Amino acid sequence: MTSEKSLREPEVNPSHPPATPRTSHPVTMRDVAEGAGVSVATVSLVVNNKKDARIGAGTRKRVLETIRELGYRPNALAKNLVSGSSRFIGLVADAIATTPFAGQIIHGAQDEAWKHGFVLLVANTEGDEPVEKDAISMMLEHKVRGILYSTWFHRPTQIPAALQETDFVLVNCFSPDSDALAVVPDEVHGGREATDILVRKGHRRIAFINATIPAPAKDGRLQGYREALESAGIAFDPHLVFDAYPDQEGGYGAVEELLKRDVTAVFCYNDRMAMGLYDGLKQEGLSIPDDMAVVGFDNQEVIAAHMRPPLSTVALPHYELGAAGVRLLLGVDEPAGSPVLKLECPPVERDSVGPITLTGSRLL
Amino acid sequence: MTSEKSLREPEVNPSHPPATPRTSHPVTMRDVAEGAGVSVATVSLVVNNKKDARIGAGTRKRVLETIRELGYRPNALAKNLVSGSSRFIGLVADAIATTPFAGQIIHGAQDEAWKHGFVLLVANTEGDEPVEKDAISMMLEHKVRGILYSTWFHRPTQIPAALQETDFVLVNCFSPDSDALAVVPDEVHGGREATDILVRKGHRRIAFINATIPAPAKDGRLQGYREALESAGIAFDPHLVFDAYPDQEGGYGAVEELLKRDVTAVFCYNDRMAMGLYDGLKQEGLSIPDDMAVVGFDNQEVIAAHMRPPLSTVALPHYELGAAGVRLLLGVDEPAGSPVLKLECPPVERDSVGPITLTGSRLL
DNA sequence: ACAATCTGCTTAAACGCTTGATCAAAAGTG
DNA sequence: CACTTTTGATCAAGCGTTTAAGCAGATTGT
Repeated sequence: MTSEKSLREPEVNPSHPPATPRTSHPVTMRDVAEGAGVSVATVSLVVNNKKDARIGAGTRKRVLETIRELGYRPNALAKNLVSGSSRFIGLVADAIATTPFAGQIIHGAQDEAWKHGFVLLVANTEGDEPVEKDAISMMLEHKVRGILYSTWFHRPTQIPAALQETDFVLVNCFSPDSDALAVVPDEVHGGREATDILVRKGHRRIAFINATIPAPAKDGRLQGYREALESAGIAFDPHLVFDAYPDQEGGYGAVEELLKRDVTAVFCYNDRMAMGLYDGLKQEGLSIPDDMAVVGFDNQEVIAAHMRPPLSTVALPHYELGAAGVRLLLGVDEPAGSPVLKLECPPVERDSVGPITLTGSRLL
Repeated sequence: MTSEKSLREPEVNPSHPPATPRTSHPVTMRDVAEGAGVSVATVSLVVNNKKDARIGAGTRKRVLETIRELGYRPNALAKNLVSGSSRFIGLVADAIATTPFAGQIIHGAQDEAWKHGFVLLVANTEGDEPVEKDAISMMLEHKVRGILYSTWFHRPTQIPAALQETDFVLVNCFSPDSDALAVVPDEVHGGREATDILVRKGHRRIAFINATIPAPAKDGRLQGYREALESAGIAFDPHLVFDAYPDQEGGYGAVEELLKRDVTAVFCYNDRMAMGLYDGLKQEGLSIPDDMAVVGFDNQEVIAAHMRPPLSTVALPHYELGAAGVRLLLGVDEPAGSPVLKLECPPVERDSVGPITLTGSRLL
């Protein structure tokens, strides 16, 4: 750019007229080296701040200055080539758009990856097998450090063959017949927390509307519900547990059954169900939480906190799932005991169970 | 580091293909060349299926076979280094987790990028300036083909300086004082569509609950509302337009005002508002759509289709936003006229406006 | 004072791949 | 049969870095 520079160096490469509108000439390390009157090795040492490199203060300053002047950026591609492996972590998701959940996983993974100097390569497969295969291939070709294989709801899964070619961690899913590293929500714990919210409010007849579709969540939350009841000295009554499709319609449809049960509180399999339940209860002229306390599951953003009254629920640790997945992958966290790491589902108490009591002491 | 793997296999003899190709990491082109008894150049030509390369049928087959046997995968890093630019497209998002919307943008961008042989490099900044700067730097260092800079709600934005170093497209946002390429939803069109749904049902007194916060959507949807009324020969009545905070509470709180207006239909700024409005209306003992027809905006997944009754709304074209962004970036779509491409917001009619009439003809 | 050490920097060999330039042999020409 | 062309494959020069090894000159130690 400076007159001196243009005299010393033609700078224009006639063989490659820029086809793209506004792309500038690639400034390489060699350009910096020439500009600063040193070798590329020196520039490299300065750029990477090599600890055991012996660089004179003057030279270092001169190099740094030249870098700034020329607007040099290291070429990560070249860097990776030399080092043999990149700073990429692949994230294969089966549903990015279908649900807000995936976003949270991405977010957590991204933050954690970033923290360790890694970058996320994201592929959305929408459950399509060939797409998934291509996605994994592409990641392997880019020599990713490893792959996070995530599903949008907690479930068992098959491990795609190609995954085995690199390090990987299952996120929000697990492989029943393999000792693959995995990180999933602790459904049992979540079910207990949800139930405990109601127990703490003094409820004794607590219904559980479970999902109709089989899933770890279905079994886990039920078990958590039972454990919580047992801890509270409440006898488990199978008649207080029934199934519905886990969405608003399911929750709405469950109202009739629910009202036959003579209960004072319900724990819904998820927030969407609770949403439908609200509608049903209100239509019956019942008040939440006075006539019926309600607890959901998922802490679904945009919904739970803004229902009327705001819904008590249990949060799925999606962000943490992503972050823990990365930590597991990088070996920052060592899997203790089981290869399947279970993350807690923190309870979120809101008005749907009555005025929040800060005493919070276990009743009875 | 892969301590486990490097310990398990010292691998000192690179000249012979290992018995287990899966466990050994570095299968390079050279290995294939040696295995097939040809030069790396030949392998390269076969792998890339170079059109004008003259390769004997026998050799080609032999190479392909060796590739399969050895489980060779091309090293994209090296490939990119040679070609000078990578097959990456960067996507910088200001909110991945906060909203389901971002997921749709990612999905669209990813699908379209994939279609052209590109891969998405995703960075979530959560609106943090330094993070954003780092993210863009990282992408530039990886020599991305270009960057999609996206925001989770449609708004004007400043263009980060570093963006100018490469090709970029603004997605769901625009720069008022620059001619940067951008793709955004057509809010006016959306407002018109939303209002038209109600007009078509024969409503004449249609309220519009706008947002309190300034945004292109606020102005655009209002204008669309007015245009639709005008087309239908309905006089615009400023008293039928009022503001509320664009969430459930806002919608709920607007009911009182709304009922003073003697209207038969409402167009809500967004679905969340409509959700609150539902609660308020039901509480007043009013029926939707009989006493009041309701239309929302956003077609927010998980909500709109499952409200009671299902909410008529207008969809924000997030998926298309992402896809169009990529097309614009790659020059597949040429910007016609304005550098800001506006995408249509398709109406989604559901029961909240009364039984769906397939006649659909403009009333009067 | 002479070797040993330290300093500051350079050389050069990779890393895995692409590609224009070559080249030997086979196949067409006339 | 002496050529030109075609075919099938190799050579070798990079792409932008990193890094072990090397090498002068200055600074020690004894």
